[in-house]
Amino acid sequence: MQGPARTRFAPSPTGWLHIGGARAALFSFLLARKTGGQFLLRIEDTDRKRYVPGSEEDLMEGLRWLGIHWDEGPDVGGPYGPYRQSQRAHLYRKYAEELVKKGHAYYCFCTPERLRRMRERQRKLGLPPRYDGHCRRLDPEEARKRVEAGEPHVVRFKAPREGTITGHDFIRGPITVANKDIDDYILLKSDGLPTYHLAVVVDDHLMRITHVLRGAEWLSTFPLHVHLYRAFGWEEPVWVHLSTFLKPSGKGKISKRDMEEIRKMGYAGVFIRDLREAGYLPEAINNWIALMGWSYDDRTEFFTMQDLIEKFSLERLKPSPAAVNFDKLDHFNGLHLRALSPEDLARRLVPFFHKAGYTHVTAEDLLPIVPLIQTRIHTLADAPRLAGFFFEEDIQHTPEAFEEFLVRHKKVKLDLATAYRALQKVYQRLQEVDPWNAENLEAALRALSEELGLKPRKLFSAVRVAVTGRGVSPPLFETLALLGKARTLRWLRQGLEVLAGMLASQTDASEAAPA
RNA sequence: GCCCCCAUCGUCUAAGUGGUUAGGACACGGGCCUUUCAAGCCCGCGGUCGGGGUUCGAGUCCCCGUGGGGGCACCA
Repeated sequence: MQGPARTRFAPSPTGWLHIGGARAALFSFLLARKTGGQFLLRIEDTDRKRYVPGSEEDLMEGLRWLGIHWDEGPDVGGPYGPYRQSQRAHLYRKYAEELVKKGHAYYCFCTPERLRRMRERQRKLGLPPRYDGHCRRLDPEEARKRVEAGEPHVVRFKAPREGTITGHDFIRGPITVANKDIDDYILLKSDGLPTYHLAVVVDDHLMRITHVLRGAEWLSTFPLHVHLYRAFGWEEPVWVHLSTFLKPSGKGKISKRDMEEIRKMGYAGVFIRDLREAGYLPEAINNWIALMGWSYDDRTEFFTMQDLIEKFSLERLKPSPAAVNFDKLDHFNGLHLRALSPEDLARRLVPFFHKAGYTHVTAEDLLPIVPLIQTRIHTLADAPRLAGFFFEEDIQHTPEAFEEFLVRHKKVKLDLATAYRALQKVYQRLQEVDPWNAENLEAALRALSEELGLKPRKLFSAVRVAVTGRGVSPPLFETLALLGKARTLRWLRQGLEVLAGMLASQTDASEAAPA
């Protein structure tokens, strides 16, 4: 369809990797892979004030975990490095000066204080905040001398005052802006480092980027970037501005303040590290974010990374903003969880059991349990809650469990005395089961249910609560089989004791009442 | 205040260049299956923001409203 694309993800190390960045990286990666091109990672760290220690590692770790691998980057190098802008500082001044020489930029000596006052005045007058062109009028020769004399300065873009500029966004088509609405943006700061506008243009050109995929928040300065390409006389990349992510309500972009609210709704959040810790699979996250702002057809929704590489295309990108739907992430997580092989799932579960306190559990230990829980967990983190008791020697039986799941349960409604009698029979019968496996256990208990005239649901519920101490568990017979005969009988005995205690106090109470 | 972008069920979306009863998914409601909980299957609910045009015909093209989003830093 097209030649190899060179794409990049160019985050600034000012925070953790979130779903917005991950999607931009994913789409860039997919395009490169699909076309047989390269995907690269470039760190845009020209603002030392906002640098967040650890964020660069988080960005890389998150991408790697998602399976978004770069061919060139700060860690692996490449033919167009370095890939960290702070290490390319020397380059940008040269290009800024080239623009000054060509008459597309100029030196500005205005102090931050003067600029602040200027903006304040403009705001009071209801004017748009814009550089007033004070230094634009300076004689170039004189300005150069002041710079050479060491006077603090910045380099500003000399935006045309007349006419319009039209940039072409791949998704939206032509975007036209009046030049008078474009500010004389600073390109090179007084510390000698470039602003985003200069750095991104210079680096994308030097690194031979063919397609720029970035967030729609860049749409407003997009015409400036087009101007810069033209001023340099460089060929523009294909511009693709990805739709923004809105918070679940659809009202506004997700900000840090909204994170608390999202967590309160029971969701893990928008940072990749948090989603990972909450037990979401990278497959599910990729699938989920890929479908925000992009679609394949009118029905296909399940995609592996391989599928995405084959099927992704820029043509099917959408310009409209998308509200994130965390329920749908849960859905995709379930889908991908169930698509995993038991071995794979067991392996991925290990760290979650360790974190839950089952520190010696191995993938081999988990393997027989996996089939019992694979359709029952939404996230990896759900598993220890559901199946942790397989690794306990003893458990806690509570009267409340019997009350809630036997006595009060709408579909069970089993009184304690009946349950007690039945469970004593169960105990006897289980002793005879040999070999101890799910089939034999089921046969024995079904036969008993028949003999006792107790509906399977009632008897099995009683067994479930009495053995496991809980009303919800993996399938009963498989669970007992895995627990083993000794543990099953021991726990059942403990359950019977609790039940006996409940019956005793019930009798006391009924005797006390009439007196 | 100024500039730019966007607009199909509550949410994510499909309906290549205007042409059947606007399709799918999540969520929600109901049912089936069933030893609990899930998973799975079936059914249902629900939408083209409003108004003007163009056209035999508009979700699709144009204009105006309205709504939403983004931006207006020596931040990215």
